[in-house]
Amino acid sequence: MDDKREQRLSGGVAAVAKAAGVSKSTVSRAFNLPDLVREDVRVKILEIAARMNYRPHPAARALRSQRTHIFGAAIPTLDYAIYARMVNEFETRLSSLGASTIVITTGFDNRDVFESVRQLVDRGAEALLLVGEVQDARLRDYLRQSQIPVVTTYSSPPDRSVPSVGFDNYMATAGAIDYLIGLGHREFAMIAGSTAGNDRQQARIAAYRDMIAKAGANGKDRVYCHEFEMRGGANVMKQILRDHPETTAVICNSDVFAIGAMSACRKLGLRVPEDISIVGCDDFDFAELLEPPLTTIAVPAAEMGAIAAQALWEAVARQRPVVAQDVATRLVVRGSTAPPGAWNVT
Amino acid sequence: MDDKREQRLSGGVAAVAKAAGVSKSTVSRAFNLPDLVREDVRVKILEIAARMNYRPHPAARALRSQRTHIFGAAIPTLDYAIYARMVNEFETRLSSLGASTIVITTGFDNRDVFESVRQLVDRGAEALLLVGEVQDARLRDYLRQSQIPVVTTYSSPPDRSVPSVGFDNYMATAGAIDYLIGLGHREFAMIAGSTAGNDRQQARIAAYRDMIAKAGANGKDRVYCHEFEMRGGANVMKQILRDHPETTAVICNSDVFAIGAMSACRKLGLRVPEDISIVGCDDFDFAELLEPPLTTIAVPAAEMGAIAAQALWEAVARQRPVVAQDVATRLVVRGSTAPPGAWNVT
DNA sequence: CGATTTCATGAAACCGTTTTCATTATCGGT
DNA sequence: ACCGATAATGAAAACGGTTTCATGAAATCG
Repeated sequence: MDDKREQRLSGGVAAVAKAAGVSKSTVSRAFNLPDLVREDVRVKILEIAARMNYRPHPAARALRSQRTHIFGAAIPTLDYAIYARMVNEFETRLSSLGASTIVITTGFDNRDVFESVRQLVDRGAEALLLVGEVQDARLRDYLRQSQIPVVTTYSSPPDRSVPSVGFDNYMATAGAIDYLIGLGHREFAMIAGSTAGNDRQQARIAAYRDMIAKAGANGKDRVYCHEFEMRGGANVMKQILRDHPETTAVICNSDVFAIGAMSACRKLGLRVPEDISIVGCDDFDFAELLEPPLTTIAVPAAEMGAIAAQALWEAVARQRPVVAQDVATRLVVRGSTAPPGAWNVT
Repeated sequence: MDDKREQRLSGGVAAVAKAAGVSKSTVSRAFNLPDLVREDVRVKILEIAARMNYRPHPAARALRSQRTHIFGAAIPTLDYAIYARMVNEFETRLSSLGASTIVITTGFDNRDVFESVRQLVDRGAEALLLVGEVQDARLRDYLRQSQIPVVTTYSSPPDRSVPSVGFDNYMATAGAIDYLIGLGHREFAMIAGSTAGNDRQQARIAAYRDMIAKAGANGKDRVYCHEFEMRGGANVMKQILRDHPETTAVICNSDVFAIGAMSACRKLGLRVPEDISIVGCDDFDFAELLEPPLTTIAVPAAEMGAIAAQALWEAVARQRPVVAQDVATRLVVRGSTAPPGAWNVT
């Protein structure tokens, strides 16, 4: 008993209050509402608190004030540069505002994020960053009724019931294909990620099929899905070249696929872009340093992280509602694309 | 007042207790110590709680139980694959154990991590993952007296007062140089990251200098520091070739530098590995798909994350002290290294 | 100069759980 | 059938702060 009281006193506000000859209230105010405390006593309190290494107990503070200063981010994986970069920016922004970020990885299938969101909220997250459209009806209901601020990223869902900071995957892919068609390509293929619970992949594949059909080009059904791995890109590329050697342009839904695909082409003695054009997606750092430099769709990962952080911050700190906001992708044309049969001119 | 009570009742344990016709204690036990509650009443409580969407308030729970289930990771940046991968694994492991991870990015200078650690602890982190040796004396004191479990990663500090799950940067680099010397190289250079508050870079540079000296080779002072960027690797490489065209082997302390360096060589018309050998560090996914495939020091990032998670978990869940444990790097020899003057034999 | 704010502070309530402690019912052993 | 051990439960304390509310002192005002 004595021990316990002793220990508590040595650590808590009470101890600081006692040492400073003031009440707990005043100590608390010295920290949280400094303007309400007379200058001299405030500095005294702060100094004593510092000397005693006093830090307010996070749970106690959170319980009473109902603020945790914790934001949550549920993303497919950190082991993928654009997500890591987005979270990096998200965390950096929030950190400079005095808040922290708790991250949870969910895999690429959005139908499983409900449990992850629950875990975030159970840890005290006050607002959430999600990736991709909310597909689980339970989750949508939960988000609506729990009133917790949310943004989704990386897509621009038609259903705007959940605010998003994303981009139009359909248009991004359509733009790239448009460019390839303009170059004269007629024989296409696509290397896509798994479509299960992944609206981004679904949108891109839809764009691919639509564009091919509209242009009367070939390859509408040459869509190869694979999980996001470089080896996968290489293997799928080999398969494409075996099944459809007539293919002259491959759209990769990730730079990770693209680098694998380029490697496979090299091994098979095909030249990029002379024999085959390859376009990636994401614009990883290494894209421009590859040989040849990769033509790719640049995705503003850091920008999305920054905007999401800002929006969620405003939502919790100033009660401002989160509004959907699209960001722009752009096709970065480098050396991995050229007109088909370009060996003639090179 | 009525409103308030109403609202609380509709959400809290009290409401569930009332609905189930039991006391708050029993509801709490049904969740946390199910064995102590008779089966039928337990299932009833759980069912009612589920129907009411009841979730225990995280802060209240944390306050009373003194467990947050939150772990902290302070890393230089997520925008760098090996750190992202380590955190990814760390988070995944902890998540499967029912715990969450809060991450904060600190930059590469370890002298600044004290504030970050403080932020993590102020958010309730029960244990910490750090990167690199703890250099700040205040931080070391703080860690010692606060009794919070910690592991450092990515280095193997001589001072074992803080447990580490890392590797010996000195030996790793020494091994790579040994290999190059064995190949017959005599003219070296190194592209390193900034040494400010970064013991890993310091150790690697020391290894470089020692090995060069011991072998009587040249280039002891050709250590070029730059922040970790691909462009940087390219620019520094150009500088090296300008200042010391006799250089035949370049040790890059990051694959990011290596890819930039290889790109620069290509632009300058130098062949890798015929004219110049390049070794990287990290073994990023893309290393083996580059042209030529990159010889590099493989760093077990995911493994460190996994071990760190396990160790910290045991520390908080089973009071087991965390013990230092080294992991192994290995030199992955691929195509970017060869004996000097290898054009003779190719 | 009295009335009225404003300022600075302390006492006590409160946040929403978990945990301790006491109590009652049940059970096995003899 | 009696007794000690065990199982199941509830009442109340505790966790460690912040916030409300009341109070006295100082400042402002007509």
